[in-house]
Amino acid sequence: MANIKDIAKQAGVSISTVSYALNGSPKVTAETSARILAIAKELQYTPNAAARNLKKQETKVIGVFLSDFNGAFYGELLQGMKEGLKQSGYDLVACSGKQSHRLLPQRMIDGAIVLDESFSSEELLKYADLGHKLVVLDRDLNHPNVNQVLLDNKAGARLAVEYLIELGHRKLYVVTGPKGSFDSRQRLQAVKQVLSRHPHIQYIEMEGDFTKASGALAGLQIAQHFSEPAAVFCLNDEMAIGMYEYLTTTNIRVGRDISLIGFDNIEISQYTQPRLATIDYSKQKWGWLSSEQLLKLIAGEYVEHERIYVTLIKGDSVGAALSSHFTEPF
Amino acid sequence: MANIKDIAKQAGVSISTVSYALNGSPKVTAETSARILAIAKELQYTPNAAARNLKKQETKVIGVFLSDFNGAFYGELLQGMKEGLKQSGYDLVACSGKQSHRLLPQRMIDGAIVLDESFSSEELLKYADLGHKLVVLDRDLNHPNVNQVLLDNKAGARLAVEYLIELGHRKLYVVTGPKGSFDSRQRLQAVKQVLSRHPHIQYIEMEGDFTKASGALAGLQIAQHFSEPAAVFCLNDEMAIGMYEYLTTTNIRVGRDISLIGFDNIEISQYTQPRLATIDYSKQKWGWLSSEQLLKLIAGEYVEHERIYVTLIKGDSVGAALSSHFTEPF
DNA sequence: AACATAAATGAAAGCGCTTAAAAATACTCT
DNA sequence: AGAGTATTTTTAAGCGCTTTCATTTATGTT
Repeated sequence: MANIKDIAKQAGVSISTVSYALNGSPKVTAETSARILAIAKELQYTPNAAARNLKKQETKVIGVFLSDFNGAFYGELLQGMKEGLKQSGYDLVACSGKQSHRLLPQRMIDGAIVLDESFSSEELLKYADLGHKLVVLDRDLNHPNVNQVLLDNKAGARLAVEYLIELGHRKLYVVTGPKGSFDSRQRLQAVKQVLSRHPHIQYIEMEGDFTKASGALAGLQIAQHFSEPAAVFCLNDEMAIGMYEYLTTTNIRVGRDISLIGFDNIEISQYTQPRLATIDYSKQKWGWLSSEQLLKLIAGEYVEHERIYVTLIKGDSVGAALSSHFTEPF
Repeated sequence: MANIKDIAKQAGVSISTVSYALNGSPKVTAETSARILAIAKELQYTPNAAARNLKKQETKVIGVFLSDFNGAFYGELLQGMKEGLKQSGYDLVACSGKQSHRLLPQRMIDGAIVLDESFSSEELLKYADLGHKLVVLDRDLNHPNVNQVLLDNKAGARLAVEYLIELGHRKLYVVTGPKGSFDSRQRLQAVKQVLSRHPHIQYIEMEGDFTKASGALAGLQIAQHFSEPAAVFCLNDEMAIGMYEYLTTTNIRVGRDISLIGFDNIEISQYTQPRLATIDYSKQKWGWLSSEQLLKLIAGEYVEHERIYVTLIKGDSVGAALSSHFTEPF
């Protein structure tokens, strides 16, 4: 593979002249430059990234740390991020798992967007202290080298619970995410806040882990002790779908006997029968804003933290709590 | 950030000794090694990837070129690939869009898995000629540096069409993928092959592009001239879902008036009402095999091309063609 | 023509690492 | 003890590039 030395030899100039020409420096004459460029093209020259990175101490690529690639969710997010990086000269690579933890310390990327709880906040702060630029999507971190673009989890949870209460529900199950999850904590906090203004509501908390399986399990437990109509707020759609699937195998009717609402508005949610009520937000915009923020951070510009707003999507998986509707015994 | 020079100074040895110790070479005494390692840990040393890559002319990372990140499809695939790379010492980065085309020539990756038609076969062969190792998932390429893991598209299409014919359908719409798509071409080829043995079947071909929108559009066109029960084979699920969605807004009943079958068994397909009939295969295994093949190729081992087998998933979106069932006029 | 000044090119160092080969040290054996 | 061998460490080159600084060449001024 050709390198600048080959080009220099063939053009009869020094390698520095080649380098200048290749980088469009005005130091070199238009004609020499043209000659060099022509030879470069002829030799199918492409710069060696490792050499350039080593010299310049930057890679022009930014990483996205994901906990996994499951679900259509990440696709939309990544698409948005790419949008935000257009014409910035930066490339984006997505990564998940143990390997992600190598990227920053080994300086394979110039910055990272983090949506992966396998990174402890201590680890991230350590990177930030070392000068790495980060945008976090799944926690609250205070550091000059870290910015955050967070979901308005609390508003979302509030919308969901208030919706259920307005419809007359007096018994509320909440299926949480894993203990460590920032989103789950925030959503749960908001739930309790709303509930504190409605002391007459019966509240049952169940622990889930944001997977379909845990939603199904919660559904099973609810079904076993089922006695009266109730509302269920699964703290994400994945679990809501799991519960929905389980419940369709029982004679409990979603939207009648059990009102079910999720959070995230993942693609599948619109296909359940009845449609799953949920909390929506633009994943595209989330990704777009994140990468934009990271670019600014790298450029040294001041950036304000951003927040992604949410909206309620009503769906027939939630119905009014009319006890008269529920007469037949189980 | 500490480098081997810092460690060398602190340990009172030369940088080569440090390098040897860090790489576990037997050339250096156990005690010196221990001392060096201790200092390295203390200084929080991590090797500089650019420097190592430059010297070793390899990066220990492999790339996956995707046309986009849409749908849950890619998630499963990537998960499978990661599985295949476990304990190989290789990392995996996913990439889509223009930027992907930089990775190989700039030697940022040691090899690539390609599922992206924005790469022309000429481009890929050029890379292969330059010594890059590739595994292609979306075309048929004959080159010692290229391996392929292909779906058994023909078997799948055959299963789908024969299923429809067996149920008595005599009118078949096929919605194709984009012209350039290898999968679409293969599937279509198999369709025609089956049809050549059933000359009495009325065949209408419509061009789609594998997107939901194009499926919906095809649905619209079919609905406009709807006169008698028919079967529709959308060459992927995405389009089938699009058509399904459109048809639910009409009074044409999927599974009765129109029998609909897709290909891919994407996650959503199991949630339509009635369930979409489709062709299934393990995305996980596809990914896993691909990365395994790439590793072998890089290691210089001989590898046989692999094939991913498919199965038919029946669903109520397909029904028997009983003309008596269709009596009311539209 | 002699000089100052500006423009174009080249020489050289160095980014952080690996590794072949040389040098230094330790260990055998007569 | 000293030659020979094995073990441990160091020297030094180089991967391909960027960039500072020195050098050469062209341009303008008197």
